[in-house]
Amino acid sequence: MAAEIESHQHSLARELECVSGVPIFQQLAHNQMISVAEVTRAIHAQKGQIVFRPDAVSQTLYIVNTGQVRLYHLADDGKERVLRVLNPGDFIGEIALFTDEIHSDYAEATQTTELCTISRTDLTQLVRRLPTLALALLNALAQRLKTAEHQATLLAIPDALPRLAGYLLDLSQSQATTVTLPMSKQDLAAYLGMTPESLSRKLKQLVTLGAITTHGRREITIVTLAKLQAVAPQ
Amino acid sequence: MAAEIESHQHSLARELECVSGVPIFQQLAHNQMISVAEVTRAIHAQKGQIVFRPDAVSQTLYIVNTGQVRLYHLADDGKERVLRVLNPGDFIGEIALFTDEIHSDYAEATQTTELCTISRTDLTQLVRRLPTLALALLNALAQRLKTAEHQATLLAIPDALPRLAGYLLDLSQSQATTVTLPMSKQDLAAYLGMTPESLSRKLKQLVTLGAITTHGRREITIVTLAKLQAVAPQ
DNA sequence: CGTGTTCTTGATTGTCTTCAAACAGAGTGG
DNA sequence: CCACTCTGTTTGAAGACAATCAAGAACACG
Repeated sequence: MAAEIESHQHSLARELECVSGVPIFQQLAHNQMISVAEVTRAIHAQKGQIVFRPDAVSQTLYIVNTGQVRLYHLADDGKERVLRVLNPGDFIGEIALFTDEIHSDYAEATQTTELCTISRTDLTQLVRRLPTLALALLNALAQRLKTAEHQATLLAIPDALPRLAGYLLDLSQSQATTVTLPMSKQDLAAYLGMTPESLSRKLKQLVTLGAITTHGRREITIVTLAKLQAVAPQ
Repeated sequence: MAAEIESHQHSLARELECVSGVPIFQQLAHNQMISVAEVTRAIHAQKGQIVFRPDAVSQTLYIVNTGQVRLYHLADDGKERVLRVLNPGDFIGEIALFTDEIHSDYAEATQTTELCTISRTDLTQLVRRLPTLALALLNALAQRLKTAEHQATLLAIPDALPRLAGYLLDLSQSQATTVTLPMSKQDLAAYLGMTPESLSRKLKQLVTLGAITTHGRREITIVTLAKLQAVAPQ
């Protein structure tokens, strides 16, 4: 966690590659994509680098092209609380974009990451000119909203076990597959509103119940979906 | 909780009044508002009436014009969990609008309520034609997203007191004013991820601390903002 | 192969939930 | 207008659950 990332020369080719790789731009025609690429700047961040920090008045949309970005909040006790993990195609900054607000969170690359950035004014222009982009953005925001509200519902559950089970079901999309946790267990614990110790114990409990098995540090296989659903809420 | 609401004849005047009263349409020019009003239908709901219920494939945007709508989810134990309370200007259905999904919640009028409804296809057309509307919608969704993510952060706090304090600060916008709770205390308890008993005790604790006073059933006055902030997170 | 971090395990304390009952307020009908 | 009822809220006591503190084990790193 150290040096700020630096932006690059505008080379269009790189930007076009960035734009074409991102879902929200996928529905655009080729010439429209070029319009977007013209106002896009690609930036790179190495593992551990901070993409942006609180109090910076960022009027920029950041879209993850490759790699991963961890969005977290620093509590007054010094503990980090992960808000969200951004994988390729995900974006941040939409709040700062449409509402005059400074963000209060840190964004840190967890690996070598490429991002596309578009300034507020440029994006506003684009949305005005490209209705398809407007709809794609609305779509993406609606999706995010749904996730966030679902997570709030999950977190309102007092007991840790159903909360965890519900999270795992979301992650696996209710399939009996193997899922990779998107963050470390201590981050996940904070994300789920519990301590790392509790998370460890609850996972163990699910293993004992025969609902899941764990492989390595971040792999979880859902063995019996029904058993997981039995402890999950709703 | 009973009879379904009925929609009305399309009379434009009524619809225009509905459209002009809603923030997301406020930035539109008059002729644009008329375009919106043409595809809007106003519906009314009496206190206790269900506006929509789960499993109904609703591809409709509902905007509250007057009154109030309570959005809640029915858990398998039969308990209602309030997701959100919609006041004039607020809207629901944006998820069903942009993503092919059926909603799983109930929407119930808590008082005599007028809503504007716009169908998915009509709204899509409007967004394509009116960039200003697209931006207004993006703005509103971004705002909602911010609220939802903030609430998720709040709910991840294990201790009930700071969770409640944080909620009250949000409600009062960090002002030492009198606030009216948007829902009953038992609903609020579920919303905050605790039992009604705990909420009652924690409120009492805040009163004892000299942070707040209560008046009647839904009125809370923040006496000493600093004391409330002291127990709040972040 | 060591070193640091992450994760797990154990014992204890504290807090919240649960269950039960009393109380208050709003609405209703006599 | 008052008694009555129903729902919502508060209070109390007991038990369950998760947080905390402390230490050890597993893993990733150089």
